[in-house]
Amino acid sequence: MATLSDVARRAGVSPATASRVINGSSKPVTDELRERVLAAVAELQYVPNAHAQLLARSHRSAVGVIVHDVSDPYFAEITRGLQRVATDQGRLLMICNSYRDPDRELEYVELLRGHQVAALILAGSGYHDEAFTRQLNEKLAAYEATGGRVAVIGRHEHSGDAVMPDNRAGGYLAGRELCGLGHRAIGVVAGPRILTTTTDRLAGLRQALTEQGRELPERRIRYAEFDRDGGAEATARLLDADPELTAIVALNDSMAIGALATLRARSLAVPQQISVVGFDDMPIAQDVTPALTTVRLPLVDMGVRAMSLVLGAEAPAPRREVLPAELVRRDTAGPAPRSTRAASGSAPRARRGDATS
Amino acid sequence: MATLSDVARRAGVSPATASRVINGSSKPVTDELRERVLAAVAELQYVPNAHAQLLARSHRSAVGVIVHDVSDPYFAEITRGLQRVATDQGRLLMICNSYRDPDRELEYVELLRGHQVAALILAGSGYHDEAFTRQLNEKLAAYEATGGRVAVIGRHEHSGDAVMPDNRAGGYLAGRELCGLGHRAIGVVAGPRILTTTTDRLAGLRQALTEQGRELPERRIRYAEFDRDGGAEATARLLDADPELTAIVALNDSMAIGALATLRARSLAVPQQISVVGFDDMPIAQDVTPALTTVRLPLVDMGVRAMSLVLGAEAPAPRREVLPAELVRRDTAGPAPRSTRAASGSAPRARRGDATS
DNA sequence: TCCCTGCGGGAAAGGGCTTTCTCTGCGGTA
DNA sequence: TACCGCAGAGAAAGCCCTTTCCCGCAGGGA
Repeated sequence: MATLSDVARRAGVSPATASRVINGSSKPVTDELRERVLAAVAELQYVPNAHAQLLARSHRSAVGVIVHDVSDPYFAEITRGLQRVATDQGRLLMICNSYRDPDRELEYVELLRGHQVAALILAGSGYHDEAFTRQLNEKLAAYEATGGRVAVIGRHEHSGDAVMPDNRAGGYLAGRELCGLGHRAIGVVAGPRILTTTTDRLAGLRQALTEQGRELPERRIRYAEFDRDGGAEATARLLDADPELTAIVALNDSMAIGALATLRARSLAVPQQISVVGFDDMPIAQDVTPALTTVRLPLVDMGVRAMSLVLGAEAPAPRREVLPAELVRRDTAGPAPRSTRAASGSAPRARRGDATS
Repeated sequence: MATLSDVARRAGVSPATASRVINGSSKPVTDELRERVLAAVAELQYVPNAHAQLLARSHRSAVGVIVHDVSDPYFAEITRGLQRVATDQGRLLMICNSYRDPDRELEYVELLRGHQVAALILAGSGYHDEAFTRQLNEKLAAYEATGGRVAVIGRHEHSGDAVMPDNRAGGYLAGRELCGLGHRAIGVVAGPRILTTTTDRLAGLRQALTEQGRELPERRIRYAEFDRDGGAEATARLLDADPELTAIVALNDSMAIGALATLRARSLAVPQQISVVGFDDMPIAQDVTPALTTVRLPLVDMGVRAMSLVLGAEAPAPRREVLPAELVRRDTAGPAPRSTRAASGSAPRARRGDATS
């Protein structure tokens, strides 16, 4: 690899001059030398060593982002928002997938700190795990102590600025909608119970049901992975245990899609026999059939807000922005059926016993 | 930020010793000193400056990846494959989204070169654009000349190793299937015509039709963005121009989902009145209703292969692996209807197609 | 004519780390 | 007792760049 001094030598100038030309320094350089340098750069196909540059200018410019998985639509949308602001401000993003592994999160905080990022954004759900939360907080605090900025999206338990989707209100909206439609036997297809996102959404849902004189017993909740297959599987378990269910709330849209798959496999008509409500309003929600009724979160906006906080002026105290959830009525939630399916037995002719993956 | 010499000073040792302890060097250090260093590291919350490290060890370890968009399922799957191998070998991945912007691709090649990546992988479609192709090839060649390894996925026009999905064969499979089902008026919802992926798939499709004595006139092809909305819009244009169509081939699954949306909006029953075939077999393909008949590409495997090539032994000449396409029959392709829709008007809503997976 | 100013350029000091080379002191051999 | 070898620690030379500081020189004012 050609280095700066190679370029300088070839152009017959000092490295200092070469550097100035290449970086468009404010210091003036005569056109003659400038051209010689540029020619040398082209001939040698010179590309500056980014590490050396980053080391030399102590300028911290990149921003680190830790998400569960960028290719999950939920995070893809948030990331889009983050990117938009970062690009506007000429910042590079370093995005890391933790795949919901707390240890990996911790590691990535170190890694990104080591890469001298100017700010750190953690997006996703928090964990009900005190030891971990404390550890993470310590690391974040250490980072902030050295001038780093931190923002979290959807995790309340940390220092730094926070952008929070109103998960609880969203759960409430889903519950109220189903109650309004006359549903009494409502099952929940939930994500891992260790995630605060799961419990927050659940809490809102429970509150809505309670207010309507209904309840949400644990036996009507099934916890599984926060993805399509988890949703399919949890729905199957739910249905097996309680065939009387007239509605299912899935705690995210991926799970809702899995739920729909299971219901289809069991030939249960949605929403005639059973209603489904999702959560997040991922782009695909409008393209499944029937189109998914769900709770929308302003995902892109959450990213925009978080990045703006972290790149904007520093505040004396951590800020906290709560972004509202909104119910999107489509076709998977309808009035509760008159009679239960109890008579008709378990799904006549379920072509396949279970949801496949 | 604490530095290595801070740690060394605090532990009362030289920076050399501190470095050896921290990096687990093979050089022996007495337990006494080792513990002092470790304690200092913990107290100071020391994290090595990654840039300084990368600069000091000339060891190039990270691998650069340029894709169109990681959050697009097509690339998400490929990336999964790349990651798997990279992680196994302890390599860090730097992933960049070009959003199908050739200039950005060029920039990212420079950027990644500047970051001293050990190898570069470009995934996605090539462009029918000679000037750009030449430029990119020059950059890649320059990079290879300095010892960098290069692999491309799904782009034939470049030097370096190549992993190619058999797009042409895939197009052929789709065409043959529809011909076999008796379709004669087949429309194509295509991606941008500047992409080689589009033209390759189209070529295979055309070949299949030609072999069956049918043809594929330009007026039955609509080019649009390679995404859901592009598919929806192209389908609408196609239908407006030629209401006799009994089948549509969408050149990727996202477009196919858009096509299904348009057909649903127009109350055309799939597959009774009109068949649809997609391409790629993205995970969501089995969850739309009716489940999408499509051409499967071994996406994860493509990633695995490419990363293995690039991290494996160097070959005297560029290697080239072609991975086969495979038809996945689900519920959106059926026999061509007897009569045209001209008479029958809007379809009696077929609610659900059938089996998933 | 002399001095000051300002411009264009180079020398050199970091930036934080790794690693080779060197040095010290100890145990063991002749 | 003299010498050798080696283990364990430190000194210092990079790695490649940026940027401050300094210098020489030409032009302008006194």
